Order: sequence, then structure tokens, then C-alpha cells
Amino acid sequence: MVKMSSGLLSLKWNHHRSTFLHVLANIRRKESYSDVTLACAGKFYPAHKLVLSTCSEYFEEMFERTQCKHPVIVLKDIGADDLEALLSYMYDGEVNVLQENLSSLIKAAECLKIKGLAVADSDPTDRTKEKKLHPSSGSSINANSNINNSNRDVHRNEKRPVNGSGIKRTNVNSSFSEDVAQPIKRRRPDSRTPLNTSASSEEQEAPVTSNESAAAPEPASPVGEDGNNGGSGGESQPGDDAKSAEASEEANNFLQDLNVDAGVKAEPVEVLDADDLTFDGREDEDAGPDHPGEDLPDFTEEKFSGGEGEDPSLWGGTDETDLFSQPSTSNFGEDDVKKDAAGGDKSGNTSSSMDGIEMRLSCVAACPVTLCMDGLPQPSLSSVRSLSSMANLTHEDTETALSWLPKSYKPEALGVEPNVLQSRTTKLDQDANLSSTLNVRGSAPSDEDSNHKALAGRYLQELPPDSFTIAYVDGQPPEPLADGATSSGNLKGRTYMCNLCEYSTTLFGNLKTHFRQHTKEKPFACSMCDYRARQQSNLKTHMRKHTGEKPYACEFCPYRSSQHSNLKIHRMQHTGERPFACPICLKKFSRHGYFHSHYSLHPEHFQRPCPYCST
DNA sequence: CAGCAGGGGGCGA
DNA sequence: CGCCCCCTGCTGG
Repeated sequence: MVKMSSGLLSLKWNHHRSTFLHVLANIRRKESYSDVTLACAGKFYPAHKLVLSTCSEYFEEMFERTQCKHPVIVLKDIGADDLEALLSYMYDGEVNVLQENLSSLIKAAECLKIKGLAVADSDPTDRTKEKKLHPSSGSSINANSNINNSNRDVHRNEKRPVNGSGIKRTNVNSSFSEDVAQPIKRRRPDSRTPLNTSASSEEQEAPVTSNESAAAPEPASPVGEDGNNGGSGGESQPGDDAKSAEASEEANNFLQDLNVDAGVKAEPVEVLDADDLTFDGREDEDAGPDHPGEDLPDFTEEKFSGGEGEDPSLWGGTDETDLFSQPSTSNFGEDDVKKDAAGGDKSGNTSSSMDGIEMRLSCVAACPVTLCMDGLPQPSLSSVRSLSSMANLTHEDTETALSWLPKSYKPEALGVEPNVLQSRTTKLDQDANLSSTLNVRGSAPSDEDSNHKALAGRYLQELPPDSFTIAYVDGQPPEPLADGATSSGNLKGRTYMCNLCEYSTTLFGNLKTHFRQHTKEKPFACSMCDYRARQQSNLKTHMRKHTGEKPYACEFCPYRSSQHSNLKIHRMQHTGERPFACPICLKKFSRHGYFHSHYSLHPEHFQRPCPYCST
């Protein structure tokens, strides 16, 4: 709070912007308040006019011209992947794209006139004025500042070592973040070209390679043209000269600082104007040391303390669906478990993920839009930050968690606080003594158990192996499944026990459905209202409410019902059936609930539990 | 108490 | 996966 000269008090919400982004991500994830639907390649993407019109002149104009409250916009010439990426870009202010997808993405962005990608945007707050007032910090605030860079900023640019893993990276400032962005085609040369140091220009990383430029000459070319050492990103030439080596070392130091609490390994990566920029747009304390991580907590705390409303994408999924929008048809967790169950991807993806993490670290430090060129799904930085916020997480812990953590198994999905995640996996082995239950009930070898769980996960591709326990009737060992064999996962002699509650079933499909209660996943969305269901059949029943369909007719009267069970209840009026009889007064009731209400009035019910539910 | 709607488990294909 | 079923909670008469 700042007391102004006029006597007015200026109340500033420090984390207003980050909170907005966070809430926006949640709203998008939950598909709340959706007032427009984008149809693309057979998929439907609920969205918000406000966001779309904010980020796209195309949509802005479109919405101005239509009076429809909830238009469905069919995008014919845009790929679903590109649209999902653009939606992520618009909602999150950043997106990761594969290098080979960049050209089509830019093309799509141009079609839709996406600000910051295809259309120049300007800073609505006109921070250049602030810059004049605070020249020392101005360069940290927006991308334009890069154009009029200070020597320090230029130096930063010089210090962009190329990672040693062959990953190509690029950063493009976003209009959606604090930073004011220019379209890629314009901004890249500006932001990357120091005004006073030609040498540094040559040393700058060129994240977009020449072949990329060839693939997408229009949008990408300008991106790459500043990077006349464009291959450096992919070819790892951090030590081209002493300057680069020095820059690399400094970047490493920077990253190590950044990674101290992230629990991830530090590796030379591109470091943008990390400590020149703060996430929430606060002016950087320029005199401060190069500890971007000190700036980050504001961001991380705000972004990851969301509890239930946490954006699932914040939680370390390694599949692309974590990073891009998820249409209603998405089947989350699938890829995760595929990787996990298959096992083969595990190590590889883990290391790749870590690379991605590092990349994201640098990006978030700089707070631009990120175009990731490493060709691998990237976990979000937030996963790292979130994990890192947990006490005593080692690098291996983080790596392991990130490598297999599926969306369906994220803390917020499980209804637990994020910082419980560390113990969650442990809890899985301990919870409700289910592991010991396994031994008691099944006495199957643990390796066989894990093998079968892996198989179940492999073929059902839904649940992480540690989410359930299998009990074997008579100690029957699991049947080995040959590669390529198919199985419904419903194998005889097995009881699948949920490790998060007391539920057990002999049918793995039931477990899969059941587990959605823990993940709070409701993958079946009603197209007519906000209703979502965990089971498709429930959605089907729900849809009858909209269609008015009542397929179940009473044979005694005109009554019709949308649900058979309701007809059955109704029919009791005609048949006089009263299945629930009070054992005390012998009064009969048609429903258990009615009986129960009645029964609870009897003083004797304390001594005699309900004969129908034992409560 | 009846109607309605939603949640969730069982089970056959 | 789709269908069936049961159960439950809410609402209004």
C-alpha cells in the first residue's frame, strides 16, 4: 500500500496478474463460463470470447459481428494441434511447440491474427513511460526494452549458452504476459539484436534453425535470421569462443541458483533476461544479485497454491496433453500410463523431461512465450517448482515423480494439498494397509503383482500401477501376457483394490471408473450445459433432460420416466409394493430413505441398526 | 410422498 | 464400452 501525495491510498494487488493467469487456466480447464466453442478437426474446444477477442483481432471482429450468445466457430483450415497450442498460448501466455510444428502454428496464428504471434501488439499499459521514470529497471519490464537495451541486457543476450543436449530453444515474448510482445516475425530480430554490440549479435542463440526457416519461410524466417548461428541451439556450440564459454559458465551459475530449490540438474541452457524480468511485472531490483529464483517465489506461490482449482497442467505431466488444451474428448492420463506401464519410455522421457524443465526455467525467468524446439513433450516449469517446493526432494525424487506422474494422479486431482505429493507415492504403499492386504489375501509374489499391475496398466492405459493393489484368489499367479496380446484387464481370480479407499472389484474397468472419483475426472461433458459426468452412461441419462426423452412408460398410467429406476419406484404406487418395513412398528415404505427417516425416530434404533444398511 | 436427477457399481459383449 | 441397476439427495406438493 502506498500513500500518495494526494492522500489517496494506492492498494496494489501484488499478484494480481499471476492470479489472473492462474484463475484463467482453471476456468479453461474446468470449461467454466464458456461462451464460445471452437470446432476443429472433429473436436470441440470450449473457450471464452473475452480471451479469444483479447488475443485475436480475428475473433474480436467476429464476436463484434455476431449476436449469438454461444457461437460455434468451425475452423476448417487449422489443425487441431495448432489450435490447441494457440489456445494454450492465449490462455497461458505461452506454449510449447515442436520445431516441425512451428510453421503450421505460425500459419494458424496468422489466420487467426493472434497477437504476439502474427499480429503486432502494443503494451496497453504503455510501460515505456514507466521506463522513463525507472530507466534502470525498464529493460526488465517489456520486450520492447530489449530493443532499447541497456548494456546489461545486451550482455544477457550474449550470455546465452547453448545447451549441451542438442535441444534448440527459443523464446518469444508474449503479449499475454507482462511483457509486451512483438510478433515473432518482427520481434525476434529486434529483441535479439543488441544495438551496441555486433559481436553479441553473432553470439546470440538462434533457437530457430535454418531448416525451420525453410519450412516456414514467412513466419519463421525472421525468427531465424537473427540467429546466424542458428544451428547453435541444436548443435550445441557453447564454447565457440571464450566469451561464449564465459557466458555459458555464468548461465550455469544462474541456472544452478535457479535450480537450487527445483531439485533438478543444472545444465547450460539459454538464459534470457532472467533477472531483468519478473513475472508479475514488478520492477526488477536491478542492484540485486543474479538470483532470479528470488523473484520466482512470488510467481510460484501464487501459481501453485491453488489447491483444488489447480491447473492440472501445472503438475508435471510429461505428455503433450498436459501442455495443450484438452478437449472434452481427451482421455487424460493415458499417455502417462502408457509410458509408465511400458516402462521403456520411462528413463528416456525422464531425461528429456528434465531438459524441458531446464528450458522452461529459463523461459519463465524471462516470462515470454516459449517456443520449445526440442521435439519432446515438456513438463511445465510449474511442475518443477511445485515439486521443488516440497521439502527435501532430491533430484532423483523429482525426476522420478515427473517421469511417471500422470495427470490423474496429481495432488489436486486427488484432493490433497500439493505438498502432500511427496508422501503420496509412499502412502500408496501404506494406505489402508492394502499392501499387507495383498499379502494376506493373495499371497502372490510382489514382483508378480507389480508385473500384473503393469500389464493392467499397459492394456487399460488408465491407472498408474501404484494406484491399486491386486489380491489373488487362492494365490493364483497372474497370467503372463505376451507382447501384442490384448486383455480387458478383467482377469479371473483377481480383486483390484483401490489404494485410496476401501473399494475393490474383480473388474478392472470398474476400478478405472471408480478411480475417477479420486481424480475428480469427469471426462464426459454435456454439450448443452455445464454438466460433466464420470461415466458416459450418466451423461446419456442426463441428456434426456435436454431432449425430453422418457423411454420408460408406466403400464398403469401415462407416467413416463427418463430412468428405469424411477419408473420402478413409480410403479410401486400401483402395485402397492413397500419393500422397506419397519421392524418396530411394521410400517412399510417404498424407499429406503423414507424408512430410514422413520426408523431414526424410534428410540430403539440406537440399539438396533437399520436392517437395510446397518447404520 | 412422488418426481426428478445424479452418482456409482455390476456385468455382458 | 455400453447398458443396467441401485441408491441417494433435492424439491415441491
